[in-house]
Amino acid sequence: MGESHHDDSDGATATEAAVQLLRRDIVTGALTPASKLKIRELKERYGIGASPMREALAQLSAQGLVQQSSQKGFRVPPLSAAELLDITRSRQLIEVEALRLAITHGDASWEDEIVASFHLLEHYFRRVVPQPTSPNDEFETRHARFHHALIAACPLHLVRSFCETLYEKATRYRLMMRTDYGFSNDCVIAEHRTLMEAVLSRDVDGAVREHHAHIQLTADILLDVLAHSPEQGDDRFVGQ
Amino acid sequence: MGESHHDDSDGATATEAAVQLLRRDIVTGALTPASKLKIRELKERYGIGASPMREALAQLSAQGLVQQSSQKGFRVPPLSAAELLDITRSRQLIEVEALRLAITHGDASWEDEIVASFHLLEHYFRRVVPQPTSPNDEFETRHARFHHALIAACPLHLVRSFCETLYEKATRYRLMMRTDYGFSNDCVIAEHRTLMEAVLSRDVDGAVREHHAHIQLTADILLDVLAHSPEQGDDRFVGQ
DNA sequence: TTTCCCAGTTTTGTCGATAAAAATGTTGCT
DNA sequence: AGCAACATTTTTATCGACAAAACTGGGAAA
Repeated sequence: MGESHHDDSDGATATEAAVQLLRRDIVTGALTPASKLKIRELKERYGIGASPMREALAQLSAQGLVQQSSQKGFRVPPLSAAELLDITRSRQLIEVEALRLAITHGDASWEDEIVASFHLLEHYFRRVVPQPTSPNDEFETRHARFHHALIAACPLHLVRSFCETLYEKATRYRLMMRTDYGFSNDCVIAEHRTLMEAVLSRDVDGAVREHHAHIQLTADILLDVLAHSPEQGDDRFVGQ
Repeated sequence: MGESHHDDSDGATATEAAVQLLRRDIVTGALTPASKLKIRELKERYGIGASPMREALAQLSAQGLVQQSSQKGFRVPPLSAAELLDITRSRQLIEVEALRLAITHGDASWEDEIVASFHLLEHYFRRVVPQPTSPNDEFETRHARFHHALIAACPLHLVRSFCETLYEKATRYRLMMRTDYGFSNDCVIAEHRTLMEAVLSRDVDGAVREHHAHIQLTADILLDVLAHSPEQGDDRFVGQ
């Protein structure tokens, strides 16, 4: 089961370290979805004091990555088909607009980063084929970098950061799939390549259509997985 | 000259109270834009301990209503024309989509709340005409309620909550205008009435156009005010 | 058996104190 | 004067301890 027990690895303050570790473990699923987050346990899990722990939890709860009820502490937000649908539709609405703006505003360096991150994504499969899931997940890093690069040229900072939030929430669901599926490598690359080509050729409508479809596809797969695995949450009161 | 010094008025925990009070004072401008937020001062200002104060600050900083630098504490985010433009464009992109969805999904009770909140907004001027700015600002409450009602029927929870965040950020700038302008009452009502009528008649394109223009108009006025008042921030290092 | 109430335990939320870091002010040197 | 090193004060970030609230389990009453 899950075990970490790092102590240091602090860039600066203990709170920041706690935020990073917590975020990682929640997005990854190392902390199971509907479970309770008792500060005592987290405290000894990460070797960080209670105060920075609470501060980190407060920060993440404001960001929607942790739930907080008034005098009943914190818990990992449960996964639900309803939320996944909300996330998916929101991304299809917003991220697509961000992409549109990025395409019309993007310069050469924007294109370069897209190409570079794509090749990193592509090369991941050539080297590390057999491993289905590595814990620190290099693949996720590269995938995130590619999707980040796409909308990096969107001039609206707030919209971009909202997209990042949505992407992170979607990642929680996506990582869930990893155990069940081996995620057919070639297919994934093809998907992303056509998307990239549409973007680089400044074909706005094509890129938008492609991006919309890309989000829809992964969502469909995930919804299917969700439907067949109603077991979630280890603690009582799973309901949202 | 800010003064509050409430002690209780807590719905539940001290942190929640701190969040509410801080949020109010930042949005209102009671805490001046680029100023530093020393916990000592806040602590005695609100009569709340340091720990809940830090927790509240962390929460708000995750929401973008407070800035935090690693070992240099917290401060109120500065106001800038650049950010106002970002907020405006983002609202014109997102909030308009939310409105579109609300119009196609809204039911009778949605319409009712729009009508009700509009009349409350309208009646505000009939009763409380002369006061230019009341501190707790009943007007803001009603205005917020109306704009909230418009998109309340948007089925995408995440998009809606993002709109609320944007609205709140915009409010910071809007409240700034209150001192300089007397904001011509009749004109404001007319604006909102035509918007409401377009929405209620399910004229999607008309409502969208109206809403877009509404946001643009207030932004234009505010940008003008901003240009003529470069003085902001009482503490050193105003730069963004 | 079911329900309700009451101890005991765990957990949460808050306070005060403290070390580390930053900001400030002061002195001495070129 | 201008600048640099140092001493002092302020502020931040963190820890440990404690009261209040929530949860748990066992027994008494219906």
